[in-house]
Amino acid sequence: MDRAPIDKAYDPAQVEPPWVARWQESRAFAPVPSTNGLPPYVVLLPPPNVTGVLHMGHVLANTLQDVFVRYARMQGRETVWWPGTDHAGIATQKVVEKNLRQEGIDPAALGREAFVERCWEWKAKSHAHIVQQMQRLGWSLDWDREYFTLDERMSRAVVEVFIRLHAKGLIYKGAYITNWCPACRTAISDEEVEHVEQQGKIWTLRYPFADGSGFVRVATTRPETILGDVAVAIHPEDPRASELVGRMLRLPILGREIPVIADTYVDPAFGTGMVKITPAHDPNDFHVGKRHGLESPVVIDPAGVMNALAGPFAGLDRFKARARVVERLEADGLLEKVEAHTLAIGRHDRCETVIEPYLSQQWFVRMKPLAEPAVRAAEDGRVTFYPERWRNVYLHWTRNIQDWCISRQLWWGHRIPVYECVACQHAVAAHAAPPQCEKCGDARLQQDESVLDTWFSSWLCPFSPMGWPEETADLNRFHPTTLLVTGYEIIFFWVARMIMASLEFMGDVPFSQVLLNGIVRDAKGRKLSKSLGNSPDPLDLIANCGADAVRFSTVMLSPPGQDTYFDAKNVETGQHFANKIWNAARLVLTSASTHGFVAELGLEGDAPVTPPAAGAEGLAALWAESFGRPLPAGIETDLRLEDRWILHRYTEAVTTMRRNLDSLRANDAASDLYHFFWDEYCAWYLESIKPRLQSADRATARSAHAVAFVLLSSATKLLAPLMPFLAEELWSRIPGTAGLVITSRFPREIAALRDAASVDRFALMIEAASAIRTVRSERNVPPGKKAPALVQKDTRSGAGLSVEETELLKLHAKLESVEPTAVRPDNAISLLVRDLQIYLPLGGLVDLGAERDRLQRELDKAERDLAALDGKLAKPGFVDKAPAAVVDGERARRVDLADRCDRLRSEIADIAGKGP
RNA sequence: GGGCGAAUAGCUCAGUUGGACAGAGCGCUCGCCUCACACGCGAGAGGUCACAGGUUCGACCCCUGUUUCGCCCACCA
Repeated sequence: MDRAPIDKAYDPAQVEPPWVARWQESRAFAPVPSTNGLPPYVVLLPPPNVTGVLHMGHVLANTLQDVFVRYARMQGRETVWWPGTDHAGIATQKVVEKNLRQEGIDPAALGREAFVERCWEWKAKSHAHIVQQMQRLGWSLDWDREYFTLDERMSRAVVEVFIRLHAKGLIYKGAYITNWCPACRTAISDEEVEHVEQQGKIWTLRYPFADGSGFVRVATTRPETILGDVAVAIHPEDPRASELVGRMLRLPILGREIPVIADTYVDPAFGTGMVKITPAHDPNDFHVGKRHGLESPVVIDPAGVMNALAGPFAGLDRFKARARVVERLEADGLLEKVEAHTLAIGRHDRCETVIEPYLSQQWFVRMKPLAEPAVRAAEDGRVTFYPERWRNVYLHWTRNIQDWCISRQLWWGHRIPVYECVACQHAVAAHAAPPQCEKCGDARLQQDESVLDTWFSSWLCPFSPMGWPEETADLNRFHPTTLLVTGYEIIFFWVARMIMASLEFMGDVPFSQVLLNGIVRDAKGRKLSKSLGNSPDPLDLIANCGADAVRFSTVMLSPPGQDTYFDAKNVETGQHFANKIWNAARLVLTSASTHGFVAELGLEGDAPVTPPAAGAEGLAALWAESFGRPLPAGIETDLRLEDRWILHRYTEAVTTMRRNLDSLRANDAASDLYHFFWDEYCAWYLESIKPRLQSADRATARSAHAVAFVLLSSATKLLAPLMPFLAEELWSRIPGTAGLVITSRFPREIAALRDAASVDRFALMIEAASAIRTVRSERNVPPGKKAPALVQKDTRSGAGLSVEETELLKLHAKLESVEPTAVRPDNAISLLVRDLQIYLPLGGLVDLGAERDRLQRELDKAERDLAALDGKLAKPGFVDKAPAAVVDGERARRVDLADRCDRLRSEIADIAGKGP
């Protein structure tokens, strides 16, 4: 058959892009009901934020998913990998605001409707880019099922969930202290606050008694909140308490009178043992204030600016106000001291603005009742975590869960589906605005202005895209899903909440396995971020090295659950590997077609004949598995040592690769393939058969081509989950294959290919050839020069080298000839490789004195080892207590070692006899 | 203040159940454009497995403690 000549260097830029379209056209990523009884394999893509481009963290997590998904698909399971994108409330809103300001437009002046319109425009643009990236990376997502967390379908589910939880009393509204971001001007949840330790100050202040009889001392890290103080608290068991509690103080600056109260919240040992209470601006003080029925004056406005209640400081930014308050206190003689103090400042994780604890009306979800079933699901193993330690992190959080603040003062998001009557304030949660108030009949109803936390839509992802609350076919078939792969940083935000939501609304867990991958950091260990400029655009990397290289490298270099240090240089690993595979294929394919073996092996014609013949063993079974046609007769009897060896190594590689993929260790699976293909198939096998490929002996050439060919095809299938583009390209070029490799069957272990004896003999050839190469290199024998070698029959077993072995040794060690010998020749270097005594008569290159010294050093070492081993074997504890297999192994080793010593001694004696 | 993780070659990391000699990639040194591949081939140097104890016939691996780094959680003003 005519095929385009194969380029010498693999060029992913040429090869990869067309496959994206071809896979789409053939609908290769759509689920196909399985015929083998295996359950569906469903993975939910963690929907990337629609705010920007994908970064290396996505590349890692999502490529891992793609590997498992493709592996499942290749096992004939009905497989769906469900794509979607997230509207990312705050993040998107901020980007759009920024863009508007750059255009000179004030977002606030634009108005809600127009602003949201701009968000949708941005979303459309960004979404297109992200989808392009995902497709370019070869991710096998089922695009027909794509959703967006703000689309109609999701919205129905969100509102339904809100209504149901509200009806159950699990959603409530109230005036509480929340984490407020003055820059974003919205409440956020506890999880969105990052605590960063930093050096600050602590001020000790004097609060005079109202009657002028002295003062008490309080310590604070936030002097500006003094303006909102309503009391000073002391621990009830503090000795000073009986005297102080109930007395009135005069609040500095403002002059209001405030009481001293007793509360166990105060730690008598810290600071002055007395705490100023500012209920509206401190979460603890808020609770103290509630307990004591105190007022909660708000003195800071939503933008972080002091308001009218702050008296002389009104209009000042909170930090400026702090400095001015301190100045004023000092002037009034009320500042006792200032000390350095380390404190954990809460910052908004999106913008790093210091969080202001702030009293406002917000909506909350009561989490305890939802969390309890979620705790049990992890405890009893219905959900398992990999690596396991993340289970503890999950459990700790779910067991100590706090209510979830779900309302956000933003425009971009799901509007809270609550309608309040303007006349009587009666509020209802509903899918749409009711025509009139159900209580007073007034027609003026107003929808709550806030939107819901983005996670309030994404926690439904395991079922809302499937059509819930309707009972759709997808929902029945694909929920619960199989595996979730995501970063450990969103265990609380997302993983835990999905488990809660699925248990509450579906009555089942959302997935049974959670694989947590680490964070991708740069070479210096910093998180990748746009602001640091250390986040390479995956598309740039792909342009340079190819998507497969990026995929393979990130997977191979990322152990599960551990952070990865990413360096663009790492991508070379995959790039070089791809090139290696390409060239190995070039060798095999070119040779086969040049020498006419494509036809001779029955690989012409595109249609495979039949399913593999039942009962076929070894190579025949492998052949049938790959090509769906019978192995030509006679080949199996023509197999040589290297064939039997590589077939054994191959089936071992399949076994370990499958085991690693089954246990979600994609990095190890990638490594397995890398080493099998590079170090064994290329370095030893292909090198071994090169003479046979062009041999005039048709039979030996045919068997070499057959084995090289079938392993190339099988390795291509092993490669398919990791490097789908290259695999597909090769598959299309390998005669005898049919269809797409990505929908072919992943190879299975073939026990009949195991051949321990051949493995042992071939390993000996590797050792011998390596030893000879080392000597050649040490003695500077020119690489091209062929030298003779003499091999003494093994004195113990009496075995010499077979013809096959002799050929292999000649080839790999660049030997002119390998002849048996009984005696030590003159001027030869001797090598003792296991039982083989090899002499290299290198003539003038041999310095007998040096040779004797070298052998003596080897002997010394062998004797040392022997003595150590004897010591070990002589210990009664070892022989008695160690497993028999270990003891036997050590005894066998002792025999070998003793034999080696004998041989070395006799070599040294020989040289001494012949020496100068 | 609690919890978790890491510490192995110059760098980044493997080492799954304790069983001889400690593994990879990159980097480095030497030699090679050998007719698949210089994105390559062959060879080599390089490690007190953080430290100190312990358990064991035997420890990179298990236990205890210490040190250093990182992360998470937590209402000490």
